[in-house]
Amino acid sequence: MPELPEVETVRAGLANSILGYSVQAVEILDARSLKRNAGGPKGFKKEILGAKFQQVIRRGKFFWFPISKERALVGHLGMSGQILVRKPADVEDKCTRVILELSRGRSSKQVRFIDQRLFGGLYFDDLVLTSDGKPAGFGPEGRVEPLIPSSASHIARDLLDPHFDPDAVVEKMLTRKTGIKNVLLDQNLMSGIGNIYADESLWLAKLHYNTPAELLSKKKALELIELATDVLRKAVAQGGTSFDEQYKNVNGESGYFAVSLNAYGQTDEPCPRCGTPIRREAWSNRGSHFCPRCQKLKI
DNA sequence: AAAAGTACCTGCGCGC
DNA sequence: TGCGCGCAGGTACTTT
Repeated sequence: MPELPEVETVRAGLANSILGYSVQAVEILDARSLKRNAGGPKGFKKEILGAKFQQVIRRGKFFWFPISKERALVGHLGMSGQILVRKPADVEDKCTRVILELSRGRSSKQVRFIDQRLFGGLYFDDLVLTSDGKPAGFGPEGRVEPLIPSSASHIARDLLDPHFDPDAVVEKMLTRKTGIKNVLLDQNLMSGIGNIYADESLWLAKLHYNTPAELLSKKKALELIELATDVLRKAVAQGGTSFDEQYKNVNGESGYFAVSLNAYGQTDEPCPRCGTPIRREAWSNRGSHFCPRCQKLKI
């Protein structure tokens, strides 16, 4: 479920369903999903037993549960991760890697970490002070402390963060010589955007993905940030983008933003603005989708 | 600092 | 039906 809207959908789902629950048992079906845990699977088991979930916070595509003042359980979905909240008796889900058995009073639930490609994972990490001393991320269920997992401390604030500073980010964008899409995807500059929402934002801004960032005017760069923010916000409202069996919310339901996509995954479909067929070009080991007429490369 | 390339993985759908 | 190929919402690490 990987970009900000999909991760936020998961975060909100977890906030709704498992706060107040504690971990009674853990089943590790594939230890590779815990490879970022410094103490290995054994240490993970030890640390998670008895842990109580009281808040879930997200920055960009990272989310975490503070477990104490110093430690958090961190999750990242990578390219194909999912979190499903199930009842213990529910049928098993394909590609399940880790199962947490939870209880609160008499109520029992399972958190299933599912991940086809194993690029995601769960792990414990130390909480460190945010570099700006402001709340670490998004978690509206409680006061968010200025404490962030050390492994995510290099991740910039995302576009939906109340402390995101568009002017400061634009300033940095305009010093970059690389293509604008690389800049949108740079999680150290602004976080939350991935391949879908980068292509969608560039389509909205009528920019070619390889336009050198430094050639944009300040006004155009700011407009791009605003369009990207808008697209993320709308996608969150729709529960994210789902194309297939992956990318569901914690109840296993699809999001509805796919119907609003203008460029991503629309190869050979008419551009909703001008009717020219959308083109897909190989780019950076993946693809870029754009309208060859609306999004010309002007250097 | 920044940019570019590579590594990490599995499984699905497609054409033959 | 089976096989090989291309494809996939990401990040971290290395090298220049």
